[in-house]
Amino acid sequence: MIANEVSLDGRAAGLTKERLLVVAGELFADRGFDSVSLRMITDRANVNLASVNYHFGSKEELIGAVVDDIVRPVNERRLSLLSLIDYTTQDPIRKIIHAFIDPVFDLSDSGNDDNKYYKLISRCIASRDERVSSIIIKQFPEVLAQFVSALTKALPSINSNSAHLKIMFMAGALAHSLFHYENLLLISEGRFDLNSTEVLKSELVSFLLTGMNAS
Amino acid sequence: MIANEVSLDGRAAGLTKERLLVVAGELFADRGFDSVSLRMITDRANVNLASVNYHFGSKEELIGAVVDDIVRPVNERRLSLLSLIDYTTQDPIRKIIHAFIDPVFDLSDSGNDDNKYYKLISRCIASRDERVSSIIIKQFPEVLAQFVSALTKALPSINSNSAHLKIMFMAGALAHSLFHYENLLLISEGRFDLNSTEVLKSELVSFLLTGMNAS
DNA sequence: ATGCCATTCAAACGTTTGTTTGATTCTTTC
DNA sequence: GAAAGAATCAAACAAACGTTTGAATGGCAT
Repeated sequence: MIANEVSLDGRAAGLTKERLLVVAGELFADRGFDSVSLRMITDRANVNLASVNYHFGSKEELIGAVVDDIVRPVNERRLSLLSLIDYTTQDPIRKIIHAFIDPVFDLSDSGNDDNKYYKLISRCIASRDERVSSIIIKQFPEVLAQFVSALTKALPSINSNSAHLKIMFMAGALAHSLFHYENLLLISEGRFDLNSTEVLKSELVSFLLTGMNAS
Repeated sequence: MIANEVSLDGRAAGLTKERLLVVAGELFADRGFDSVSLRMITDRANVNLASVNYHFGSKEELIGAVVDDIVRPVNERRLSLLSLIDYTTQDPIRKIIHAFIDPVFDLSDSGNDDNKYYKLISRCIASRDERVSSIIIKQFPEVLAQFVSALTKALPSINSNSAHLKIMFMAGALAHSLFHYENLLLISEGRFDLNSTEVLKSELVSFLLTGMNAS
């Protein structure tokens, strides 16, 4: 049986695996998946190198676990929020947009503006890496289909091509702005007063809201 | 003096360097910068492994050359188009949008829909890789500033934060939709009749056009 | 023809990579 | 407390990587 209690040095069994997931997520968020070696991860996590292969089997499966851990809850929450929408009430498009982006913005790193989850999820969304997209591709078609369907309910005159593309535009604007949010702050050198992502979010919503209604 | 004529085996001096740039661009577009080894490049280009370091100095400088070769002309064309805009005429915002996206769509791979330039430029736009962003970061602040300025001229009531963010949203929507255009076609399994990127482009323009006017 | 220089080439270099091994330590169970 | 299983550990593995080397090749000027 797997040990679940705290051991002598204060480390609980199962904690190593958890710690690997956390540290790997931090490093992957900052440097990408290829540039981070297992030794960087295990050193920072203070665990043995071999523990990666022991707990996950391979680096690829570790990447998969990290990606799945962040992508799956987001997509589940998206579909959950989407299912709650009442299309007879006002402004269903706004609710669709919030259903798509809120689960991402809600990935809070305890109020830290240097949010590793933002970087990681936007890296996942925008990734074309086979190891990442193989996971995304399992979930996203369903998400895409549901949002296209929702958009069609809210805008009966929209055609399928247009709906698909608009969801992609939304995903792109979301991922890109989150991903380069830090750079934007750096480039502006203070001229830019975005103290929190709240400003980003509200600007994004109003941008998308009008965009979705485009003919 | 550097040989410029055709040698016995039909290879001109300077052709090796050019061939490396072309082949590296193809592979980088498909697999990213890390996953592509110098041996993959030199094998496919039918040149010697050492020629990369001979002609470029290092892999990093090869990446830099490939990225610069595609990013620089795009940004120069953007600024060129932007400078031609007459803000007293109708629909300057549409012209701003075209100035931003047309140089990307115009990166033609001889009508091939599997356009390596699309993949490569969108990979560059969305990249957070140090080796890529170090090049992007040299050019993009100027481009961003010019487009923010243009947007302010066209929409005097817009504030700086909003303008900056809207340019980022545009860049994200452009890069993401181009990058995942193939996937979109695959996912739809024929239900989707986007025979060319023309449909994508026109949908993107109308989406951005209304988004830019968002309050 | 000869010397010069740019280029190409096969081979090897040292590092780093992900992975595996076999022993050891700790925890749980009887 | 002893056996069993789970987890950790240092060490080594083979493979792949970017890079360097020194000789060979080819074209060009004198």
